[in-house]
Amino acid sequence: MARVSLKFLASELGLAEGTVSRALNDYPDISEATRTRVKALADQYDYRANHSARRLATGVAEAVAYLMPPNTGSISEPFVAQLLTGLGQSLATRGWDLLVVQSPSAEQEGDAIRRLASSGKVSGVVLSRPYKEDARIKLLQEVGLPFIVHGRAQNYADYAWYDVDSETAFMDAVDHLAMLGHRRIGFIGAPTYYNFAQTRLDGFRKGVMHNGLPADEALIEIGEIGDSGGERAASVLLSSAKQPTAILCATDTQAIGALAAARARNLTPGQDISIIGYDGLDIGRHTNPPLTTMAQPQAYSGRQIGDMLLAIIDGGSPTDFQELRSAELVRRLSDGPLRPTTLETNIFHGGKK
Amino acid sequence: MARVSLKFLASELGLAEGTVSRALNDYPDISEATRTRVKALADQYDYRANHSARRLATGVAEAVAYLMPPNTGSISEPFVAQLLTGLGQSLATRGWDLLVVQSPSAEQEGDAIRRLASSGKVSGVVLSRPYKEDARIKLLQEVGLPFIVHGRAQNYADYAWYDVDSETAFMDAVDHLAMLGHRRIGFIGAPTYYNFAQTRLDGFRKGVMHNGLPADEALIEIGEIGDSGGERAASVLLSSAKQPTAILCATDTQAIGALAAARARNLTPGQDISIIGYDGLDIGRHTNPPLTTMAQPQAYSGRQIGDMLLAIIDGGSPTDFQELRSAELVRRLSDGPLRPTTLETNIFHGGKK
DNA sequence: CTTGATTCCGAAAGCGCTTTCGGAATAGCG
DNA sequence: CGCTATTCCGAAAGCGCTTTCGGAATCAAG
Repeated sequence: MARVSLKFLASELGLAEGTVSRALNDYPDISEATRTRVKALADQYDYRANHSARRLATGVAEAVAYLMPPNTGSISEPFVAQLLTGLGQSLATRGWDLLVVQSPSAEQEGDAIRRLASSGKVSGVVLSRPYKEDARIKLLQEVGLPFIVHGRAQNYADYAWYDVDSETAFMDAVDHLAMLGHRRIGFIGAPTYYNFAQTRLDGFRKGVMHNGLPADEALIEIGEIGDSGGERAASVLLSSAKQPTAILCATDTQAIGALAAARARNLTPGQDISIIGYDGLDIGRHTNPPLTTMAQPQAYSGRQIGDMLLAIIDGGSPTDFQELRSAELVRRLSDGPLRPTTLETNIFHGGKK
Repeated sequence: MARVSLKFLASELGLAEGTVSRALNDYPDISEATRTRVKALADQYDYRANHSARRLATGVAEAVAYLMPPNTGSISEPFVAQLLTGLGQSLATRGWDLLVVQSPSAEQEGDAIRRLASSGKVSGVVLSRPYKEDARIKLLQEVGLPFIVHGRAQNYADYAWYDVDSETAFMDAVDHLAMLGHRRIGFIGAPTYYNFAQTRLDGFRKGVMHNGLPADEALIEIGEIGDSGGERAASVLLSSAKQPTAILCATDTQAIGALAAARARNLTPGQDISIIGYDGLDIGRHTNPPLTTMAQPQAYSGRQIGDMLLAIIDGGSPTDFQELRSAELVRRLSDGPLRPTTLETNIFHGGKK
């Protein structure tokens, strides 16, 4: 692992360091002849500029940080790997690095951001899963570090973001269920300090109103993200007297928990009760029954977010980079038309036997 | 975002740059008085040493890379986020950075490693999910970059690794099934260029032999990692004339696919057929039925791997850092005793009606 | 053959930090 | 009070690269 330096190449070639550097970086004041000569030797020695030196000299970090959502340890985030892969691909087009940074706790995220900014380690940041009121966004704006948000906060006018329109998706899902005859539609949400959770709840409510359905707060239950949270929330909804005939879940993992809760009550999802998730997780194909879900274009996002961030770092105006994608309903087998008998049974006996 | 420099602090304090630097880094030749004075001002200005400059001067990268397994984009890797979180925690104890690097294809991983080594970007690497014969390991040894492998290759004598003893786990699982009366035990494996796949298959075979069960290659089916691969493999096993009464799967996601395949054939897992997975995924609690699985101590691994790598970077001998954890069987409801009737039915009709 | 414009490269400064070295100031000792 | 041993800090070199600037060599034109 002989770490080759510019100086070495220069002496080997009988050139000055500066000349070699400019040759390697395609400066126009270097003759074609020496340029190729230099590059050949660099290749041969597998030369790679020391990044720290280069960064120090140029002042550009050539790296971007992904702020890992706090408290990720316990939950296995299905999307993180995919997002990182996409980001990495985007950055690779320039040879930039991808840093993963996290803070020990949500409270200390501000410090982590401040540290990032003042150390000059990165030229940009991607922030995931914002809160409704997100201090991190304000902070990033203050310190002047280019950034893009994966998702949106409540106020999303003056920064760059990439999001999926889950509000519309949930409205559509309510439409869909209403069309199937459902009138008592339940909603399992996530903690509403997450803005995505609020958005989906809003979409649900609008859908309910739009379809002229009874807006009953008892049909709304908030649970933790994840299958256990979904199961608990579904249990609450299903054991209430005014049991819903369909349930919309804020995430697929919650929906999987809800499926389990339904089966535990001898309700067959797709027949006795409709359950729809959101995310489009592959694993939903093999749940029992296969999960109807609103699928978002995941594969695409990381790459796109990276490209957008790079454009901003290059001087683009953040507000020019706000992209809203839409989700689409993927019907599998966990939803179905309202069955009158089910409804009646539910009403009179609080659940199917 | 006034980026404060050493020079600025020095002039502000009426000291030399070098003195300020040594004060900040707790050199013993600085009086307590000026040390506190310096640190106070540094605090006040939220001073953070420019990382590139520091790295250049010291020659240590203060960063570690995680080599993202190739082809991760399509699959949602449930473990990556958790591993990264643990790694990050470990690195945070020193203020080091975590880089995520990937190569466009498996073939180009060598280049990626070489680039890492010659650019001096990182002082160490963690490699995941090794192949049986893993050229990356040899390469890392050649270039002299400290590293640790999450998992083991076939030959695992001369480098550092952290692994879970899945061979024993699968032997135990066969024992368990044999004790329940099963004799025709199937195995759904992953592609055996992954060493973990080979290991689990080996464990299965040893278990079969150890229990004096018929070693029938037709009971072994290799599928892709993931639920769809598991479903396909299970379909093959279940439609063969010599249908197994129990199936061991190399991963939980495969097992989830296998559960679906069984249900599709009107076999009730846990009763008509036993299905056991490996990984201990949370979501297995809410499959139908809840999945019996061999759980590995996930939460612990990232942190531990990071600590081990740091110790090696500090000069520890890689072979002193080889840690084998064990998995434990978590019984849920997808396994059960052999039911003679089922067996007969299977034999005569190739499946329960 | 002289002159002015080009082409190409060397020299040197500087990015912000660390670290060695030497020396001034102070302390300890006889 | 003089001398050596300590304590503490300043000065300067250097990490490996980029980039500006100026000058030597080459060219074309007069």
